[in-house]
Amino acid sequence: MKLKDDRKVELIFEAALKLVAKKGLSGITMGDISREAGIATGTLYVYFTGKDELINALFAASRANSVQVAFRGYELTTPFKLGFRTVWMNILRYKLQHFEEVVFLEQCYHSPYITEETREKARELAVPFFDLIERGQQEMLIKTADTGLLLTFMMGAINELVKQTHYSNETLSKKKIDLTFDLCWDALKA
Amino acid sequence: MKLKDDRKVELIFEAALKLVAKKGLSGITMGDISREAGIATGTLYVYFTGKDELINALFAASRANSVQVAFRGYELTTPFKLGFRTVWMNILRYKLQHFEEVVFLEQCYHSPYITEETREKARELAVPFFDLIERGQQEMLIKTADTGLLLTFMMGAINELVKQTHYSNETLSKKKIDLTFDLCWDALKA
Amino acid sequence: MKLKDDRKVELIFEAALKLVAKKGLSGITMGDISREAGIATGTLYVYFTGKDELINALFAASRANSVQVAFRGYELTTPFKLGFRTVWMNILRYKLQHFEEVVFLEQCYHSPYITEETREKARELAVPFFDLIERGQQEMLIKTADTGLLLTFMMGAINELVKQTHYSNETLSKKKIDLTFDLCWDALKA
Amino acid sequence: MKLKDDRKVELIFEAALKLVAKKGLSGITMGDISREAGIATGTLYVYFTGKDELINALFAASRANSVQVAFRGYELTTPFKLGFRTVWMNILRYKLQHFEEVVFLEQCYHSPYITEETREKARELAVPFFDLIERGQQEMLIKTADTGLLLTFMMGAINELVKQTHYSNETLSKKKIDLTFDLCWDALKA
DNA sequence: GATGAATGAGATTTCATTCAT
DNA sequence: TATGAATGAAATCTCATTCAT
Repeated sequence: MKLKDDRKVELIFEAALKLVAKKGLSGITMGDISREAGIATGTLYVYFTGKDELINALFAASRANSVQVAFRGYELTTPFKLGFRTVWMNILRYKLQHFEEVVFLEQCYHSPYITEETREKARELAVPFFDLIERGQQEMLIKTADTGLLLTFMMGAINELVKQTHYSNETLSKKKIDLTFDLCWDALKA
Repeated sequence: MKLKDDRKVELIFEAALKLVAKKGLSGITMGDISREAGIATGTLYVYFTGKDELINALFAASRANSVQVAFRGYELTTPFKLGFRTVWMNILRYKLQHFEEVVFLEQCYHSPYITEETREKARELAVPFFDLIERGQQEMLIKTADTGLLLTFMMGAINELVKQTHYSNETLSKKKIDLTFDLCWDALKA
Repeated sequence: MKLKDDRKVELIFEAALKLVAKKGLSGITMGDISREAGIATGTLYVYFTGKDELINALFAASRANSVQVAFRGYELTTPFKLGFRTVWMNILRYKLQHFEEVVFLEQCYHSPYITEETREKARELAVPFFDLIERGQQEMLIKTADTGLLLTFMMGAINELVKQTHYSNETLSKKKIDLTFDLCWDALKA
Repeated sequence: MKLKDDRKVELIFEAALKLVAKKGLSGITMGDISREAGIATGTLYVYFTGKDELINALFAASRANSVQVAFRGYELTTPFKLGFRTVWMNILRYKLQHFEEVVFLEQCYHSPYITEETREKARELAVPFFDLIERGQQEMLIKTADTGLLLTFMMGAINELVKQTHYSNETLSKKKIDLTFDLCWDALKA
């Protein structure tokens, strides 16, 4: 008996991300995805009930991935700025390596594909980031402003750096990374 | 694009922006746009040769609008920080009032609809912003880093503030605006 | 301006009926219907929201047609048996001439296409037939049994005669018609 | 059709009948049938070469069943009306108990699934019924009309009674059965 | 034999565009 | 110019059938 292949979902996700980065969320078809993934169109419907579910699942997976990686090596015991820097770098590294996810997530925010349920789940994943900023505020190292605003600002900075890097086709120098971190830190620091 | 009825082009643009903000760039149809604009589908083709041209024209118009407004009240003779603040506020105000354009532009960046020609024209419009940052650098008030990076960072900050404001459904207080400007200034200042 | 053409619905219905008679309700496609009707497939969706609605509309129209014709020439003032015979003959004539509708209606009864709403409307159309049988019962000419049963029996008889005639490829002789009417009358008469 | 597991063919037939009664012949899929039967889709192809063969086999089996039961207790030596009544009741009882078969057979008549070969075999099974009517005609108890017509009429009457009973959700009273038999007898009797 | 994932042809439906009015 | 019905290519989705296990 043939078993449902978990690897196949990976293939489908990879194919979809690649295509969205290249052609945008509009203009991506189930046919494109299956072709890119090297499987039959009908097979997509073995794993997902339709295009909507596929996109939602990919959105959820993309969000989960980036969060999971963010706190690698972060300890509550390490001094705040160092820990913050670790998380910041984790996110930057991840987004540079998974640029397609960056693009995909951005395209999704205003897409009718993403259901409110999926959005809600995405928000829940952001809790650790709120905690991080709040720790900085308690330690009087971060400005006492709306946490969501500061967070959004930090993420925006990383996103823009990633996008700019990608489009300028240059590899990011250590110096430029440090500079951008300083930019971000100068902005947030109390 | 014929100029028989300029008001009609306005109607079409407004309709398209409204729909993209609501349903994303994928998932809007010529039928949707015409219905929203209160005209017949065929009429769209009187003003634009097709969907691609419509989107590109809207993209160009949206970019032009936001640039045009940015330097209102800005003089080379006023001290830099004041002038920078004026521009910053102009942009913020415009984007808050034209949130649909913010969304639309974001969706367009990775869309196959936008031609390289349109993109190039958009880049040209950014020249005054580069000049602004460079003036700040010459006056030793802004960090000496890649101008594009600093610019992208400043724009990203505004964008995120606008998006966050919009989704949280709250009106932006003077205090929060000032705080965000400080955030941005702290980040960029030398 | 092109106007929606009422004749086109006729064309579509005719095409659908023809195909159902030939190939059954299963195995009929929107493509088949449009080809048979001599229009583009997409045009079907100008007149009906989908296959379901098309079938339901056709069902309703078919039912309505046969009822409308049944009481032609029937007057409450004519003696019952004569009036009953008139109706009986009207139905027979109509069903012979519209065999495709007979087949279509039969196929529909157990189809998931027909909604409960459509069924309910169909039942309402049967009221005049109930009245007819009840008149016969009041005049002591028709057996005092469940009206629905008698009606169903009468209709069944006609249906079978029509089907048998059609499949035997013979034209129905006056003699055979009279005989079948007698069959039916003998069955129902008190 | 392999005979490895006769019970499985039963399961498949039962599942198919149930689904056709519920959703019509159009709109049942091999997947539906296998799910309803509690087996894998592929297994269907162990017992039948395809959907067509499955439907044809079920059609043949359904016809055979109802005929087989019809003449139970019928003897040429018993007086005609009594024998006729026995057969009539056998058929009625069987159809009431196997309503799903009634629906299925009706749906099949105009289906492209049923091959001419299957139809021919079905006709052959009807021979004993023709003999029955002809015996009645020879004994001058049944009208001298086209045998096929009389037969079709009698079957139609039973079918309609069965359908009406089923849809009205009532159990058939002895009185109503007797009445319907009288209806039928009055119709056919010389 | 039994399974159910995989297939791809074909069905339904959508939608940018055309065209008769 | 303005209209919106008509078009048909292309998208989404279904499903009978195959095939590796």
